Amino acid sequence: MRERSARTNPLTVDVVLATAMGSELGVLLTRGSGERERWSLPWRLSQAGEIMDIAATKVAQDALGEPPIWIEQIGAFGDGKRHPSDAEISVAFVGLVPHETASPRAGYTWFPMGDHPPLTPRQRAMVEAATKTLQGRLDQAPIAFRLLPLTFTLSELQQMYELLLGKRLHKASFRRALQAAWLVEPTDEWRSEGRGRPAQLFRYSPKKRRRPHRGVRFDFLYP
Amino acid sequence: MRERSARTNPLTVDVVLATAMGSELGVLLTRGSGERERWSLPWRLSQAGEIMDIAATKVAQDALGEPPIWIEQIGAFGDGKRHPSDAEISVAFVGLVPHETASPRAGYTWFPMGDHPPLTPRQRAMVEAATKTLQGRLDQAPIAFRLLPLTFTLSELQQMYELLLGKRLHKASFRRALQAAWLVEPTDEWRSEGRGRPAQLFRYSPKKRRRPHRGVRFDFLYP
DNA sequence: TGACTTTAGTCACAATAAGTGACTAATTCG
DNA sequence: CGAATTAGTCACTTATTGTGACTAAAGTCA
Repeated sequence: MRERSARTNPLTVDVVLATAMGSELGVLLTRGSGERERWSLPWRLSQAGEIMDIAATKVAQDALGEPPIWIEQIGAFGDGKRHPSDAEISVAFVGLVPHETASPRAGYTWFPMGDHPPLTPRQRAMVEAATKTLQGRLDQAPIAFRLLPLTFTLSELQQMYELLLGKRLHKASFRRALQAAWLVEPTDEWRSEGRGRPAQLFRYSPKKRRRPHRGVRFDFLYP
Repeated sequence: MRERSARTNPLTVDVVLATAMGSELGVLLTRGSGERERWSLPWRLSQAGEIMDIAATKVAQDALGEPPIWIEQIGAFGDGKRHPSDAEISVAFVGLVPHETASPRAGYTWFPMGDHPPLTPRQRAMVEAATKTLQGRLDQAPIAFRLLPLTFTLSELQQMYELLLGKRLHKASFRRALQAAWLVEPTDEWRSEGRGRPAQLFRYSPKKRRRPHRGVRFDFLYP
């Protein structure tokens, strides 16, 4: 992150980095180096000719030491809302980081996504949009899998879905749907988590495509 | 659209205007005023402090005389791909226009979305992304309804869905799902379209929300 | 006019998919 | 050992979707 210089480049790339923090999502914020008492999303000025996805990955890498395991553009935000830079427009990305990997560098801290320090209006809009993007993509991309370590128990996977969807799921239904989708494969490892029966570990390993040749759905939400 | 002046403002707002052209979607292109033999999406340079949605609406209005009935941002496109301007970044929107309204001003022409004259790589990417956005939002927003006139027959609505989805639908299933969603209301008009039995006209008039309290779906598509 | 064609609109049944409670299994705790 | 706890599965019920066939209201044409 450099000094404000909106005159030469009125464009920033901002990244909403998300991880699973226990029972809720976390977002990574930074107070910057010598800046005043104000948290912000990690960002950088866009450089001429630079590919935006790569810029976003670099922003994440500066914050965490390694690139996020999944990243996607959310959109362009402008509309007069303020930003830590004076950039006219900021292009926002969401990045996912498994909790293991998620050790931030100095100056960066994880906050609960639903309860973080105040941000500028523009960046607040980005965090909200990121949450929506994640929820919306949940059944189109392996969001939940990317937030988990390489191997995980089915209960952990279900909890991740519950966290992202914000509602409880029935165990048997969840597993039945998961089986039908051919997305996980058992390892030969088991994990004993204190009390109950040990759980088998699985890994994300999509096998065959199941074509959802369903009809139409009218699931909106207007207008 | 003004002359190229990427130095002062390296950002454009581009709009993919879509309409239903008989049995396929149409996209609006322009050859500009004094420009060389090259078609392009309608666009304009972003002005400081201007709200992007409004800029996009203006672009559409310049092209059609009235604003699109629905508009949504697709995202920011850059990545070194060329653009009619020399802008570093372009923010793209999709706009929907019912076929009735769709009389373009001089210099603008509708082309089939699947078979249009060559565009710059960046704008080609926008058209592709617009198609995906429309398909993806089809069950979350009244895309099909917005492409139809205010009143329409259920067969027309089904054909619009078939067009957007790229597959045939079963009449009984389609109507059953539509009824369950409480989205249309019959008018007292009927339309006789030549041969068969006249069809009743309906209008889009969403009544009550049905909450899809479904479980999870694993509909991806990787990775 | 009346048989045939064409499109609209609906029904009933079959096939799938999803919701749910109860059951068995493998551990720890005391 | 027995209760508590978590994993994993089954079987049954209920909801949703797929599908062909049916009735209705036009036009066409001999």
